[in-house]
Amino acid sequence: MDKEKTPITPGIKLLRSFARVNKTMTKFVQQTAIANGLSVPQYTVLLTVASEKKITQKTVGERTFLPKSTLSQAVEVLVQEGLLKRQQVEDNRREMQLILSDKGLTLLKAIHQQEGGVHQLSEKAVGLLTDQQFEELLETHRTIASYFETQNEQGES
Amino acid sequence: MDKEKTPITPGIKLLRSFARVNKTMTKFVQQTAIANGLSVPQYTVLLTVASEKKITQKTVGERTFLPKSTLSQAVEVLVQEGLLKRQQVEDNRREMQLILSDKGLTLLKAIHQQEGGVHQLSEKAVGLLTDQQFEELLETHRTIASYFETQNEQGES
DNA sequence: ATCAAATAGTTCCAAAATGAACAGTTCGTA
DNA sequence: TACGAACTGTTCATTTTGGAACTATTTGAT
Repeated sequence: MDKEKTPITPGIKLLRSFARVNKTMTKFVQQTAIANGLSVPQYTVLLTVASEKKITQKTVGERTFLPKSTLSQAVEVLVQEGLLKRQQVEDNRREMQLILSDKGLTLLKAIHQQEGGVHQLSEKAVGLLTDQQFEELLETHRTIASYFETQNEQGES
Repeated sequence: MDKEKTPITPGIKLLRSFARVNKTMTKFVQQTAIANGLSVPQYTVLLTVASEKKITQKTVGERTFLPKSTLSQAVEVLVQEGLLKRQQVEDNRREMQLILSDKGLTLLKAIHQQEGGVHQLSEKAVGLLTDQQFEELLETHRTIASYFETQNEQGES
């Protein structure tokens, strides 16, 4: 007894592989965020809003997969600090429109230029790959993510 | 003003791609863990110990990238619940040897067979890929992770 | 027009995660 | 052999996280 080794299956390898990349990348995301006075969710939200002129909080939620409560609080702080502007959608008083303020844009640009920040590092990381490798990576990730996502509504009675 | 869209660079695509896969996978890891009365770190530790007959806590730390404190507490609970045995290394009273107990092994086997658990799902996810795709994924991940890891000791004066 | 169900977002709070300080051990070297 | 530095693991305090209940609004069916 106590002698058996559980074999390392491909599935476990997959999990570990993602875990490794993620731990190391997350570390830098965190560093970058903190260095600029932001939490990780805050930084994530800022990045997401930046890529669209206007975007509803709902959409940000869908893109970032942040839980509603986390998202709501992150937005709140960002608004208070003047990095984001919040305005009601024209004909829908339920949804919130989020817009990057000038201050937010400035901050984000600064972050992108920081030596050793995630942004720079991840650009360089992509540079290590051939175009084909990069495309295949994204494609494979899509396959895997989609698969897991379809498993969501399973198992409810 | 407020009109500019920040372009989505390859680096950001990379980050997002990993974020998406991770959020969806993590969700299932969490579900599986909770369904079996474990926290995510606890489940992670259990899996890691299971793949070696004996392993030091230090090594588990290196493999899982869990912070020391998190690891220590996770191990503590697992030991209390009798899933893991802890014993001092022969000639080193500092390091801790961790061993999966029979009870732990039993639990882990049960988890592996659970329909809809991460284990099953990730095996199936791998099944969606060709062998070549899978190998290339792991290889690319290694490239990226190694790159980030080398960036660790940078920036200290 | 009314009312129930769905939806967007907020608030609150308990659980989880982690950094930092600490205790004990080992190692190197003088 | 003695002492400082490095190392392994624990403890404690704090922050972060995210589920659940709630409010307000919208939608849809009757």
